[in-house]
Amino acid sequence: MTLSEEDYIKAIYHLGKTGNNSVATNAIAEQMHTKPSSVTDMVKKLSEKSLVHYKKYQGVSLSEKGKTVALSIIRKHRLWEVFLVDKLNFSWDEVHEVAEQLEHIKSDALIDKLDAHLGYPKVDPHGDPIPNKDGTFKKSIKKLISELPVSSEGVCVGVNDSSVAFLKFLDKNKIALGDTFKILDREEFDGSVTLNTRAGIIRISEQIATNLYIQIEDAT
Amino acid sequence: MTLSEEDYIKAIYHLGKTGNNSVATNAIAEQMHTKPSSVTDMVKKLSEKSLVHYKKYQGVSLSEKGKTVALSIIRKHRLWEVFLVDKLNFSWDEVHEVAEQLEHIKSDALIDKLDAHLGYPKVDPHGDPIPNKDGTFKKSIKKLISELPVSSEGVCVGVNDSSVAFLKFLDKNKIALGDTFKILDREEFDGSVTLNTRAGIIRISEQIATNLYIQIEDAT
DNA sequence: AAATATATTTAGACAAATCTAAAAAATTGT
DNA sequence: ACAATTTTTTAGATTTGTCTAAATATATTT
Repeated sequence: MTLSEEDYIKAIYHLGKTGNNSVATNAIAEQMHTKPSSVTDMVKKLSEKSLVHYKKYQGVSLSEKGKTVALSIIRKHRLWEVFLVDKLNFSWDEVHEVAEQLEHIKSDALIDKLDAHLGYPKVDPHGDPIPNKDGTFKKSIKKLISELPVSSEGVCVGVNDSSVAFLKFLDKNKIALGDTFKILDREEFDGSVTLNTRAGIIRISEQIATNLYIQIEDAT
Repeated sequence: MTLSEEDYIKAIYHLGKTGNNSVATNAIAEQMHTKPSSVTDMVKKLSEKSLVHYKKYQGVSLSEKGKTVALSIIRKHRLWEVFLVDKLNFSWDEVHEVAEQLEHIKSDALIDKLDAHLGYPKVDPHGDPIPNKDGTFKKSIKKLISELPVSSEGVCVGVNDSSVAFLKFLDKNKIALGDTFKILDREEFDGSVTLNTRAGIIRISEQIATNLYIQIEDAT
């Protein structure tokens, strides 16, 4: 597999919501910052290799083989992210670009040993689940605060909006990755939420609640 | 810099004995497993980028800029080798191939943090020195046993011949990477050497002595 | 020093991955 | 339903890194 092929497989996986839905040519082009015509070319190639199902004008979806490849790349990406944060002290928002490169390193032994070295983590620093070697994994055990019922509890693992303004807001309100939150109350009227945080009890607007992910205990 | 360019720079560095000598087209082709004509093409490209000095039919040598690039790649390669051996428990003879891939990862922050994580090592698992960030390093603090005078002492850090037969010989004689040796005596007659090893006092033939590297105390 | 051998370069071709511009199919609006 | 719009594909060109075959320069032999 070439680097480029791997990137396309990964894009199709993510756009197709964990690899199940069919994906449009234009959507892939946008995600990959290329032109639709380039996507058509590559998709034909992937189809010949039986990595995707493809019929002209009908969109693309991953084959079982393609899904396996995608999960293996995602596994590598997320394990490397854990390494970068846990071992090298990168912060959660700095690791993506480097992990994009590291995920293409080819060595099964390397990934096995890295996994062991990290203590077989189940989630990456953003709260996204790490697929097992065999491609199985728990789906989406991270949720937006706005999606969760009152009395839910979990660790803050990520943001939707990574603008400077938003990150400053978090800083000011002493909200940081790794903090444990409990949802104490939600106002019907405006969707604002009361949280128990490290810094005490705070209230956040619905807009904030739709931008903060927490990883909840279990979602088997 | 592309991956391929980096590989050529590295090859020219190694063939030119730490980047100082001029290197023949054919030598590069052999090292890189390509054809001489491909080398000519690439060398022209590197010359346009001022990474090498090149005149037709006169061989290639690295420019200062090229040497800097080469040292940066070698630094990355050797730091990753230390990581693989010290942290992931690879053995010294398994790491080269993976390090060949990892050395191309582009991120200064990554290498700085990796260096710190490893405790700023000075040599890789084969006893080869790790260049500093600024490109300075101690040259060749590893030597063949056959090159060293009687009473030299050091840690065994590598082999020249990695054939199965040789490795089995080492195993049988309880010689392993990391062992400390002292050269007790050398026979003028046949060049054989008497060593004090972990397992006691042993004698090795000149042939063995020309295939075993030890890292000596200091060679500033 | 001429003949032979070797090393290097040039010329032209190819595969991979991309692009632009134009054509064709699918979708949408009225 | 059919015209307009959007999406997708095709056709042909470009760049990078490689190759083969032929030409040219350098080195070696006698």
